[in-house]
Amino acid sequence: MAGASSPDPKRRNERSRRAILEVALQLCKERGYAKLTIEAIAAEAGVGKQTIYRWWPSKGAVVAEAVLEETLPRVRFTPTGDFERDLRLQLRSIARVMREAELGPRIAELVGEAQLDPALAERITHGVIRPLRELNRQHLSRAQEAGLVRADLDLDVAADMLFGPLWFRLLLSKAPLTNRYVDALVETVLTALRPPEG
Amino acid sequence: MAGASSPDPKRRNERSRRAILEVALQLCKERGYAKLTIEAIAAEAGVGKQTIYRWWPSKGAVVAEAVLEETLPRVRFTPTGDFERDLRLQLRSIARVMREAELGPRIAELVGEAQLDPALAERITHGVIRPLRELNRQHLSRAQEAGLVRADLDLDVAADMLFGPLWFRLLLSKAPLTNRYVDALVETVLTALRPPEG
Amino acid sequence: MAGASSPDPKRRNERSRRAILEVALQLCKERGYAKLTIEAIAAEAGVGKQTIYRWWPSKGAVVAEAVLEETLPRVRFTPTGDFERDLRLQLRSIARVMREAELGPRIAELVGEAQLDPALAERITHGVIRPLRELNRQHLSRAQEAGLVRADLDLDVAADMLFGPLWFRLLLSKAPLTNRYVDALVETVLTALRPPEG
Amino acid sequence: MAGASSPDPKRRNERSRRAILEVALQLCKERGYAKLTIEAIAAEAGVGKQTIYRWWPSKGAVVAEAVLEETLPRVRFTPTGDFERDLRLQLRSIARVMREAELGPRIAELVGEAQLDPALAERITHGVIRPLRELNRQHLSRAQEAGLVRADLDLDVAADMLFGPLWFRLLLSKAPLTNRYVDALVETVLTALRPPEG
DNA sequence: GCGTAAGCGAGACGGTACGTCTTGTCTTCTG
DNA sequence: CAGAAGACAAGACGTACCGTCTCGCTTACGC
Repeated sequence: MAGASSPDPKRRNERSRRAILEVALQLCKERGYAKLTIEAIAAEAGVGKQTIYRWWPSKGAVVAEAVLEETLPRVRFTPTGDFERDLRLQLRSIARVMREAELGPRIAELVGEAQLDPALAERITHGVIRPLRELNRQHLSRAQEAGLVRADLDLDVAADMLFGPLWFRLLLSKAPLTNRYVDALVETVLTALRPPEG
Repeated sequence: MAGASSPDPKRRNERSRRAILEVALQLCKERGYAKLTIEAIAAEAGVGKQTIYRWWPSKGAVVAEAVLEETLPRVRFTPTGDFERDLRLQLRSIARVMREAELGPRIAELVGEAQLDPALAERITHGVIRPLRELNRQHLSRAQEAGLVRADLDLDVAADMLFGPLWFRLLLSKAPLTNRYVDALVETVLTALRPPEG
Repeated sequence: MAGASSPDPKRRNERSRRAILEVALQLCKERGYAKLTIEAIAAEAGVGKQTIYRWWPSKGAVVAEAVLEETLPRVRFTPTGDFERDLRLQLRSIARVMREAELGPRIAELVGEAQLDPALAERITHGVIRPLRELNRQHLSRAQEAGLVRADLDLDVAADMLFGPLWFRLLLSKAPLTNRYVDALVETVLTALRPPEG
Repeated sequence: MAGASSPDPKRRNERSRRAILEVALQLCKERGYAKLTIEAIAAEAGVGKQTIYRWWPSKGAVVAEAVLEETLPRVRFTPTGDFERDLRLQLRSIARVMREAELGPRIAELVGEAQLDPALAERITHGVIRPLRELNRQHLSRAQEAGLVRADLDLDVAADMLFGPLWFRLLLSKAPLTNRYVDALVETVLTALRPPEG
């Protein structure tokens, strides 16, 4: 009944963990996600392959952790209280990361891999998508309570209208994610959000 | 000096082509794109591996062709002339395909693979994304000329607001793409598109 | 600079030693020498791997010690003084161990491993082969002095003629080592050993 | 019922086969059997690992084939008709191979490995031991019919007395296999074989 | 209508990377 | 503070597919 008792995190070697994540990110930036191999990460990091397999279920999981560790701190922003301005700033901070030459493609590749690996999808959904959506939802919700957004608005739809276009451009149309574009997007969405009169 | 003269399409065996595409789609539905191999397609289709490599550059290209052949006819619709209704119908027809149990995941997987394979990305962009976008753009453009849409609207932004959310749900949030949702989305977007008065 | 000062035998934990040897022998009998691992011995004996590596240089050394401890007492016999009968009894006692279902294969495997591991070969040669040969040599030597064996006999050749066939059957021809066979062997060898007349 | 259809020997690449056997023997001589790996053979022979696994079940099988191919022709001899002389020559030719610096240890290692690998044991028994024994048996049998060997002699015992000592020295006592020794052995055994009067 | 050049099914080939296994060392925690 | 527990670096294992190649066989032109 016991089963494949998982390893003890307390005994984990932090040096190895850091080396693996750094090398993974480094190699991924150099040669792209598809040409990255666990063998290469292990060799370059001076680490046994088993040490990687012990702590991560897949290549995607390693890279996801590495990318998230670099990315997440950069999409956090402190709201000023000005609803419309905050919305603009939040989307801008996300777009800024997405259009970065080394990070954007990595994120796209990870989302791509996630389509082929349910476990990775879970990880990404919970690690990035949900948190950002939740943040945005609270933001909209508060604005709605304050009467800055029409009361009959479906917040899910609204949030999708804001985030969807960013991901669409990153993953599919590959069109540039300039601040100009983000501002136009936010402005147009706001047109639909604002209460009928005022 | 010339180089790897490509094969003669006239002498191509149509039976083999059909068998490959059908088996590819079949196996892809059964075990998912990631666990599909060219070896398996060849074996199952009773075809030499070389015959696949002769006509397609990659696994993704085979599946893309198979999926597009099944999908494209289903997202075509004949406009009725009623701008808002047509918009709704177009998005609905796309959402219908996306939420199909066997097709939606295949499309998501292909878009995923495309993130890791530039050639496939090209193929998909040109085979699906661009055509649909172009269709939509003409639609919006005509409506704008007819004064049904505000003159200062950025049509790129508008199109992204319509398609982005669909792809976002298919690829990232995995939230359901019901007709209800599509209608709410279209309605909200229209709010932002309609001219100031009216 | 000194080097890997070896551990102090006085502080050795006898309980661990016994557990290791017993488990090694046990597992070796169950799954065969080739599928025996040091990890398994340690785990099964409730002992740290280091404790094994501290006291034995290799898997073979552990098993050799375990097997010898069980085997050696069983091939000792007390001479009766009757030269020919003693010879027969000595070979019989060796054959008896060799044909035991659980022990014979273990001995064969150890001798096999010894071909690939010089240190183990040393150990086995000194722990088994030499002692038995020496015993036999003295036996023959005494018989020679007593005129029971022709004076011009090369005792090395004679000993090889007695032991060689046993090992040959155990290791190579795998033919059965019955008492009948041993008796025939001894009788034939004796024909060559006896002095020309009478 | 079908099962893992084995590969077609007709399509086998002889160049690869030769390269593998030569490299295997070469590396085995350089570093010894234990430190030989299939990876190294494949790399050195410029061959895919799968090509080795396709045609041989194990490292031992490769080396066995390589060694046998080199060894077998060297232990064949054409009988002169002189029974005792032929016996001597046969054993000498075997001993000559066994004491060769590069071949003897290889044979010992293979016999060692065979103790741990039943399939290899089969192969060796059938490829070497049996043929040599059979040859010898016929020889003895003919001599027996000609009255050169006592009629009541057990030929199995006699053969073991001839071969056993050679293997014993190769595998266990590691004592030298000089022609001098072989002659003494044959002479002593003959003493036991010759008919009572003569 | 006949040869010759292609496409074809089949599958062996040289490779790469996989994920697992075992070794022998090193580290940490515990009795 | 000895030893069990077990994480670690290293690297071989045997497997799965990759994309290329070489076989005969079968089309289907083009002379």
